Amino acid sequence: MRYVMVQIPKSAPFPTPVPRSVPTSADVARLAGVSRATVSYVLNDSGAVRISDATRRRVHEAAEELGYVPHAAARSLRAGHSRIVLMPAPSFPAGPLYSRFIEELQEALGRLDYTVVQHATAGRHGDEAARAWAELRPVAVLVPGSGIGPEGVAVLRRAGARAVVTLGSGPVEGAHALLMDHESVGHCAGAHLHTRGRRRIGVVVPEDRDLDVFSRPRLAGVRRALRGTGATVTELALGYDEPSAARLAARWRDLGLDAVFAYNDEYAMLLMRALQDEGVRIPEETAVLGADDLLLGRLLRPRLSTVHLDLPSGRDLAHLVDRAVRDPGAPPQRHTVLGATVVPREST
Amino acid sequence: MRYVMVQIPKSAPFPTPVPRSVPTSADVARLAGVSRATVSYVLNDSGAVRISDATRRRVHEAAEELGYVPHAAARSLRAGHSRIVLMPAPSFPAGPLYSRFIEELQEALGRLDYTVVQHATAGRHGDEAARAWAELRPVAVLVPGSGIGPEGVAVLRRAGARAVVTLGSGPVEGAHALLMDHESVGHCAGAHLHTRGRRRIGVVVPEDRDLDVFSRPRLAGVRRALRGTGATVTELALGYDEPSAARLAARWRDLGLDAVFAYNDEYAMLLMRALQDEGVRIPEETAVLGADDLLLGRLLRPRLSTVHLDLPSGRDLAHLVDRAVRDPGAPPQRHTVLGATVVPREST
DNA sequence: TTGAAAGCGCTACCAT
DNA sequence: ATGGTAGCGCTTTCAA
Repeated sequence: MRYVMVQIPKSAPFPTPVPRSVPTSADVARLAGVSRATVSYVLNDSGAVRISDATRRRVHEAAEELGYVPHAAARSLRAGHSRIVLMPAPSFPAGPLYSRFIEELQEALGRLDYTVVQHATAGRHGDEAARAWAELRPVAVLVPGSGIGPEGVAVLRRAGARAVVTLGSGPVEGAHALLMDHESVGHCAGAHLHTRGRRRIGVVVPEDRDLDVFSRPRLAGVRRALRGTGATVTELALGYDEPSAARLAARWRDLGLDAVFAYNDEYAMLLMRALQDEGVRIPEETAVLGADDLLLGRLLRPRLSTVHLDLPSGRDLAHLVDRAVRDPGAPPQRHTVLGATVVPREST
Repeated sequence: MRYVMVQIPKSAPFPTPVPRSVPTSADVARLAGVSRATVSYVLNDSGAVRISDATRRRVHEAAEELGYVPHAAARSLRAGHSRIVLMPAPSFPAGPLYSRFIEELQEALGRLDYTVVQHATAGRHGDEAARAWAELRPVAVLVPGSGIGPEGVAVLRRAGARAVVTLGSGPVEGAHALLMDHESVGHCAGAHLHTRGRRRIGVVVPEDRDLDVFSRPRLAGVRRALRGTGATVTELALGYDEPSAARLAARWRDLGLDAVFAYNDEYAMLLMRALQDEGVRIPEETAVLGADDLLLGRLLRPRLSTVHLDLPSGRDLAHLVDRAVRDPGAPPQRHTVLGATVVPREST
């Protein structure tokens, strides 16, 4: 980290002197010459009570003058529930596709007036982490990957969470599940390569173990697609860097493969380039197939064939959460998402 | 969104019947046969008071049995302060570089025992948004881009925020600033292209106006680098899609440029491919320079030259925030980060 | 060593 | 139409 420090001129150490204490509704009441109850009624526009316009104005002015801002914690303590949706940080490095999905989801939840809290699950894991999450008394919890067990779900529900949704991992008792069907991605890929006449198929599995949640099911899916066809499936470890790709490419001819499903477009691009540098002709000698349908995949030559994933939109999931929150009695549901379709371009 | 619903068997609508109410410290006290005060002492391991081991054990057992989890809101209400670090969602589409930075930052803050709250700033903007943020009484606020003015900073400080840090935009009175010096990125790019003997230089400015915060300073930097050299600078609007790139490439020969700084690697890759499809030889006819030093830039042929950005690590910033929180009296500081260095490869 | 009680800021009853 | 007040769950004096 390189930086240059510049001292602010002494003349203005602070633009506004930091007030000793934060104004409360009592301060507003005092200034407006009314009771705290009245302040609350006015500021919350409570339909149940009628307040004269004169008083309303006085209260609003007082609030304005003091720069009053209600205290969310106090409010939700009193109310007995929060609008917090908790999302533990994913335990795997999020790709561009997943990042965008999360961003969309957050925005949509915000629009529904939820407060999204990203909780970094530093160190803790599993049901121990669930206890930390429960302290926030979230109204809903969205857990990516395999970050929670039945115990954890129970803890959260006991702490008042009206919906627990697991994202991507296998179903957990008591929780709603949004299953990402990565197995079918692999199946799709395997079937496509087989259709193209390929019989000796490599499958890239990232060395990053945190990606196992995705890569293992994809590999399994390829295996299933090819079972009984006489085609072979070879697992290929690959790190996300050029030397690793170069090493793999160097022994490519020995591997004798005629196709490879490269986990996703990024790994596919990396490997394809390494193979080309090694003189391997694509797709003639080896077909290369990615996944995620990134824009950049179209920029290589040959254009990268890919498996397009039909992720739910963030808005969809947000509404799903909202519905679950509104009807917490409903039995946990499992939604299997991820329509996978091959986008054949030039590399297969 | 395509999904298949599967009903959970009726026999187990819920693994554990949802208890009517969340256990409080009073429940624990009752079960352990002690007072609430004692429970608090035991569970917080308060050094100030000595509690007999027998009592300690009874309290712990009771807490365990009830599945007691303290209520964060109540605690921080009583304490008068929170450990919340608020981060409004960025108002611009975050690239891979920025996303990773944010993730790192969140993890580091979590490790320092802060709770990171991502607040989706749906609709609201500027000082109006600041009021919404202040409701959470965050101990620190990290605002990416130009999302806040002096008024907003004052509101947050009044609400008890001990540190307000702006990320990337110009300095705001009263707030610490982590200035991302995008102007120098442009300067660096301009200087490099000039050194390479280029004199008619195009600069890509993404059509996405949300990226103006970054793209405008970069453009200005190029202009500054080339001022007085007789070289020309041409602004080029470009959308992040292939048709847009193709349109720009189609009129390339008319533009008569011999170099282009393409905002970042992604736009550079997009444009470079379109130019090549148009028959423009790179770098002979036109040099192409990106920024961000993404791995994928190395996969094109020619390899993409780029401006490498020396971002601070998330850990660094987290510690900076922590220090500011611990010493809230200190005058706001401005840190200018982003060491920019050209990584010349084959495209320039 | 433990308990009683006050109070953080807010809202919703029940009076007036 | 407005005010008094109880109490959400927690910590922390002060007293015993």
